[in-house]
Amino acid sequence: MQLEKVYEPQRFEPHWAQWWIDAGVFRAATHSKANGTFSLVIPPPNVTGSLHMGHMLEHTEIDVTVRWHRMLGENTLWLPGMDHAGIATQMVVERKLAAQGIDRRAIGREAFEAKVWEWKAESGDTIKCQMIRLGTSCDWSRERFTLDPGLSRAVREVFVRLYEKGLIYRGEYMVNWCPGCRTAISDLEVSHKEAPGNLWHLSYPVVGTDRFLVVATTRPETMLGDTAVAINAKDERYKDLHGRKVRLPLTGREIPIILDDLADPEFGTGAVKVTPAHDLNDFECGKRHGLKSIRVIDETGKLTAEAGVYTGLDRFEARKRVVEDLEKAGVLERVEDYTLNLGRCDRCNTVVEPLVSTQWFVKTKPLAEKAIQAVESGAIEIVPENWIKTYNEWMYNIRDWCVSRQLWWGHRIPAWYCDACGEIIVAREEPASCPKCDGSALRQDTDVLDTWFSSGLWPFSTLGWPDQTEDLKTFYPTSLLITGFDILFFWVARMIMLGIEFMGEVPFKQVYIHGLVRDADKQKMSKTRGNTIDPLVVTEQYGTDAVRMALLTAAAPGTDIVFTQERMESSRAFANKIWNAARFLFMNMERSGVEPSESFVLDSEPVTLEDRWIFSRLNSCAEQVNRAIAQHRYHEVAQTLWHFVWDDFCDWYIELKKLRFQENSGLNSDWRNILSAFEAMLRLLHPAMPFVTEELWQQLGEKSAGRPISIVLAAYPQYSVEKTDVAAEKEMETLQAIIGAARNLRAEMKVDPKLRLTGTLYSRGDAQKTAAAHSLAVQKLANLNLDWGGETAPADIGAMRSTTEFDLVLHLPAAQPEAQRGRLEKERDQLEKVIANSHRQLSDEAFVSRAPEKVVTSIRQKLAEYEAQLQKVRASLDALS
RNA sequence: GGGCGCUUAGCUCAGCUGGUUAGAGCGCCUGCCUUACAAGCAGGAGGUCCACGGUUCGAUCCCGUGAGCGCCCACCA
Repeated sequence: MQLEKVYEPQRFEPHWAQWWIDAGVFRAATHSKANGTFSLVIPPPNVTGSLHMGHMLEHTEIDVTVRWHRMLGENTLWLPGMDHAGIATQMVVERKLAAQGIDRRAIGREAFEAKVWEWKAESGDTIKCQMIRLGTSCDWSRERFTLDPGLSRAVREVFVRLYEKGLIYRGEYMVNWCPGCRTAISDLEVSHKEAPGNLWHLSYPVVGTDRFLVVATTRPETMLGDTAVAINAKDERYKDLHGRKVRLPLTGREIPIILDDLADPEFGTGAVKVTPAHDLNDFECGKRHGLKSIRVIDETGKLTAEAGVYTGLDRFEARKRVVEDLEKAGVLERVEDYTLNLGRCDRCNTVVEPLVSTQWFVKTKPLAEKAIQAVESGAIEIVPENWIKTYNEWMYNIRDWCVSRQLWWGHRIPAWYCDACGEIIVAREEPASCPKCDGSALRQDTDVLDTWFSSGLWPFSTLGWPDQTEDLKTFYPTSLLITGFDILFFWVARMIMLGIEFMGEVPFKQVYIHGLVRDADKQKMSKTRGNTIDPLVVTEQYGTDAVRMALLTAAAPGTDIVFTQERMESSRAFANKIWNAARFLFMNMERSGVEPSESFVLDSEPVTLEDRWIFSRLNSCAEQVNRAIAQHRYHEVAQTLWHFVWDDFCDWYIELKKLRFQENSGLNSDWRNILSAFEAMLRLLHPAMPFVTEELWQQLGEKSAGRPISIVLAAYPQYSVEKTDVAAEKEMETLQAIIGAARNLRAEMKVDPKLRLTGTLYSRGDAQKTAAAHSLAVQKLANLNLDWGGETAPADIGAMRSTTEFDLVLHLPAAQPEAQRGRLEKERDQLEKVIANSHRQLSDEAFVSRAPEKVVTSIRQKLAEYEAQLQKVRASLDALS
């Protein structure tokens, strides 16, 4: 049993990922809550998971919020994203098609799918989609390019039920239309950004007078579709224009002047043009006044036949032309610079066009009320809780959700239209004939649903709903959802609304919201910026465990995660450290003929100080880690583990054990304890670093009776009071302090590390006893032989370091007064500072009388210690001069 | 226009309910190729905790104001 000298995670990570899946540990783990271990955590192959890395996935765009921590709750289930894989696939396919010069929009749904399959057959290519292996919906190996049938069924079921309850309706409404994608998109998919623009002031002649009414607009081309001009009824300036009409320039149409609050007397000229077909406010105003709606821009962003001479022009070209013509006509009063908030499509960055069209909507108000209640009542706990405010803000101001999309890929809307009588049929299965007129010419709606509609069903659709399956009973509601704040509304809010609606119960009890992973310059990762990180590349480079650990250490709640190379490098060093600790153990086992399967005992009896100490430390490490996990303080988990592994286990415990091996190549008791501590450490580390811990854990011992087949299934270390060994920790602290003092002095005095020194230890407590008991440790770790003095060292003795417990004096081959003086003066200054500070506090009447006694006495105690130390330092300084 | 957050060592950040000589990683300096690990070991330097005011016996922490930075939401022409 030997490990390669070079740590190469790539050699065992894929193996373990595959093994876990093949062995079905995935399912087993899900159901093993009975023994109190965990519910589910398998890091998907090659995905670093652990935190929200959706932004980093160039290949797949799958949300891989993978749960790495497993012992969180009794009912924790976490599977990766579902039909996002489908959308991602579509995008990848589109990209590849585009490279072949094929525009999917030009060819229609059926032709598109056919093309995809033809292309796939030709290229023999596979789409990289890590989630496939875990049984999600998008699977290229299936015979058709289809969505998961179970999910499709759930989607249809939900749609039909909402429709029957009147919570889904089909209507004409103003939607955000993306002329680039040629589909409607939801409000959330529009991102607003400020952009420089103009405000054009146009003067419309008032019919039957010689007056003009000046309106201001940021989009002059829409004036072609104006059907009114609004003024405020209270606006004194326009009192005399009530009931009149204006003649619309360029078209010559006469349109009414209406009274509406849309017109704000404070803004601009107080008069506003009304274009019901191309602006939401105008649309609503139009409805109030029964105005006609004239569409002058079509789905492709070109001007319609209604636009007269401008027909067929692109909307931006049309704007130029309209402005020119308005100027020629002398109605362009003036132009001013104006910053406008331009909405663009999240996906393709095209300027969104508000367009009236017929779409399917979900009435969200009734759903939102229950969702608000769920958080308010504490049925769902959001962590950190400041997100509740954001959540409520959105829920209270929620608007109906446009769920139909004019895309090719997705769940098709289960609605059919009868050609004969126009009836709309919403049904679970394709109807044979129209229930109203019995006609058989039925067409299914070609629109598909918003991807978040099906994603919103995730907590129950994945569990077999609408069937009452065992899984559904066991895992609904789940205990925890971990996600990034960027999809709080998109996904979390909708899961809550739909979950409550269809299950009558919240979908999860806790939502932990973490920050976004940002690049080294703190920029949000996005494809348009080109600063995304491909997890497949970085995990290949540093190892999955290292990347996970790097993310964890950076994941303080409420803050974003900066993803830097340095952090990954140091995490890789950490993984390497663990690897080498194991290597050391295995080499020595070989040397001393220890068989792992024999010596591997779980609850061994500690014999030596270092064993008692490491077990005690391990115990408090388990306590801290478990607590930090419960509080979602993941960076603290990482930090605690790091400190334990590196400082306690490697730098002290192993160093001390080396001495045992030098003495006697290790007694059985040594081996039992080392291996026990190491094994427990691996289990503690496993959620953070699953691969390296599994690899080492497997190598550590043969499958013996009662031992699980995988570390994933082994119990997570827990704290217990009786495992705390205060005496051992105290003694070890003293030993560390003595060695530390000696090392410090040696370095300070520039003593050759190879030179064995002698020293004298003066002790006021157990320091001499401790040093005597562990003289070999002092000798080897500090290269020092000690003899014993009294309680306090005389002042005039050379190099000395003191604590409250002891004075350590080193006998140097040559006096080095200068080095000593510098050191002592510095120490003196420091002490004088803190002493002055303490004095100031203690002489303050108010402080002494009002501060808690505990605080006052502790300061008194410290002051005494400082003063004692200062005295020694001063005496030594005097002795020097 | 509303809302949220940040400002601590050269860099990236911790610091959970106010009291420690304010911490970590990286970087830097000094010395070590000590057969687990140079992706390492030992030691060290480095901070007016953004500014000003307030509350308090006591403020990096709580409150207010200001400065700088970032994010989210919003249909004002």
